[in-house]
Amino acid sequence: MTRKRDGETYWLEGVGRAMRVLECFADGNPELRLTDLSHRSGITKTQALRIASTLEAGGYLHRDPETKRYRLGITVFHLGTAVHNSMDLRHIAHPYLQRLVDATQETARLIVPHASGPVCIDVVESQKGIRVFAQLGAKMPWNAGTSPKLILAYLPEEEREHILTHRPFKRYTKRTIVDARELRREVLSIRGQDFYYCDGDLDEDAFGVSAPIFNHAGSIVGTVNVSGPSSRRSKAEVDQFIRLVRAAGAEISRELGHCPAALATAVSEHSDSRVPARGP
Amino acid sequence: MTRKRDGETYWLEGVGRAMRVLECFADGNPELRLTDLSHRSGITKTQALRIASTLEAGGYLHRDPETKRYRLGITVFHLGTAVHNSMDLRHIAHPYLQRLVDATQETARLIVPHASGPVCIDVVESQKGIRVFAQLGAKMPWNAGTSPKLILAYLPEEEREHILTHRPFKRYTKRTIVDARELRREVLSIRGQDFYYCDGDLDEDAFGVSAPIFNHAGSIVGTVNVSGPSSRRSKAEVDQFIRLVRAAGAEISRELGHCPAALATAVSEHSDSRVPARGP
DNA sequence: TGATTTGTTTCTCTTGCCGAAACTTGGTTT
DNA sequence: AAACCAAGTTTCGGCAAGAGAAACAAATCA
Repeated sequence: MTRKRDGETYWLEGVGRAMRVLECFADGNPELRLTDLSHRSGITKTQALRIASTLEAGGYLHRDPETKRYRLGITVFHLGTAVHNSMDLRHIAHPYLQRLVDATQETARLIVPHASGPVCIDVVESQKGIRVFAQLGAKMPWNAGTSPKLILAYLPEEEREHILTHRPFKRYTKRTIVDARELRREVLSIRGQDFYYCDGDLDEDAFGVSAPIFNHAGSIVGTVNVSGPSSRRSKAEVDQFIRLVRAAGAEISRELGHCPAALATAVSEHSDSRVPARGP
Repeated sequence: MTRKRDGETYWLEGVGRAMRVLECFADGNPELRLTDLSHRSGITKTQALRIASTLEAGGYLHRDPETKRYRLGITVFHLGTAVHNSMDLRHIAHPYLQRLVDATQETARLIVPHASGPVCIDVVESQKGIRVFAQLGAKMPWNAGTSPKLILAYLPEEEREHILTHRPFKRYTKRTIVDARELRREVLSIRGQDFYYCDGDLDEDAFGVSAPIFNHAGSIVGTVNVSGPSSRRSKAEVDQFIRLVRAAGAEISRELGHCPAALATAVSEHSDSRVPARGP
């Protein structure tokens, strides 16, 4: 009988496997052999072949007839752009990103929470020669960077704990927090703040400022972020960035129907609440 | 026993169904209800729910808890950008598109063949106020526009016939070819040419010029296209466009390892060949 | 040439899946 | 507020779609 995964939602094993195969390509592997697919997805070679063949027939994968290697197919690209065009948040936020770049001359990003790590869904790049490398569609770790930690701060208790306990954390720089307990402490201390500033924890020479974006229900749906090379970071500039990014976050949230007062409410709904550090 | 679809490749029904569900969102439907998914994909509601739930758990779909409507999820976006970044053809062709736009002041596109219609995988837009609407990732019909017909011309006999016979063709303007026989005639007359010019068959007020892109093996892998509003079309301009687009197509092909002489060969390998209308 | 790795097929067993129909929920009509 | 309708969800038993071990084939290496 068709079962439910941990009694919550329906889960079809076959479809799940197909998704696992596709995701083999997610972390920077443009080309993979059948054996790689099998290894990475933990699926038997036999079955990996059948899944890959099916996906290929649907245009989700492309196999080079010569080398026998697989790549993601045009259909995935096509669907990807379809998402891109249908994202409300992106439409609303884009002009704000543009304005942030105009005002700061640094790169601005829009980042949304996602099960396996926050994903960057929009970028407006700085025009300066030295700038942070911001890749559209890139997935971030949970333990480094301003946006991931800010998102963690506002995620519901349960989800946050799930992430904090179920992950091994990677070190990126000497300032990266890799200990789950320390990360929890840091993250909880952010709650209630409408911005977060951090320097050199994901990239040795970069700093960033993020502000949360809330929807009408007061849940966090993303963050706006501005980041740049540490070399251009002066006290005055950072203060200005914080002011601008906070404002952008608040504005975007407002456009999404978020009532500012709900921030305090959203926080206090949870157990270990603290009064917001700053009002609006 | 696991069967093969028409004896050719493996085909897993479950995976196929999941793909069908995802593709419901392909043609401009950002939001769909369970019932819509069921109807559009021809899958029972029961099963559509189970597939959609599974896809949702994997981040391939997102369901608004309020409205119960589905949207494509972040994972699809993430994978989409991964394809985008790994496309060799795109990397090679992009600078040529840019140069075409600089020289012509009109919009340039890179289009690749795909089972259910050519897809635009790169665009450099004209900066003029009046310009063609070119959507990245958009799928085109087979019977209208310069690129689709040019691709048809160079596709292997079998594939071309499959497309020509298995489709009902839609009319876009009064000049659109909707009759399969007429389309075959037109398309065969293009074979051997290294460009194709057309005016007002997809969009009443737009014209376009496309040139084929061949790979090292002499198969068509895409087209370069420049298109603009008919109002700006003068004889001299069209001639210039043709010259530029032809050159770009040839150059990109060369970078892909295509040996120009192979063009004549590729054509004459097939039955009803004709000598190329123009040499290089 | 033999050894090793990668890709493909075969075959058998069964578990994951399928669909009809019943049930629930929320909104609209009378 | 009862009756209605449409959308979503759950249940259930039967069975065929699919899983995997192992044999086979085809490259690649040494």
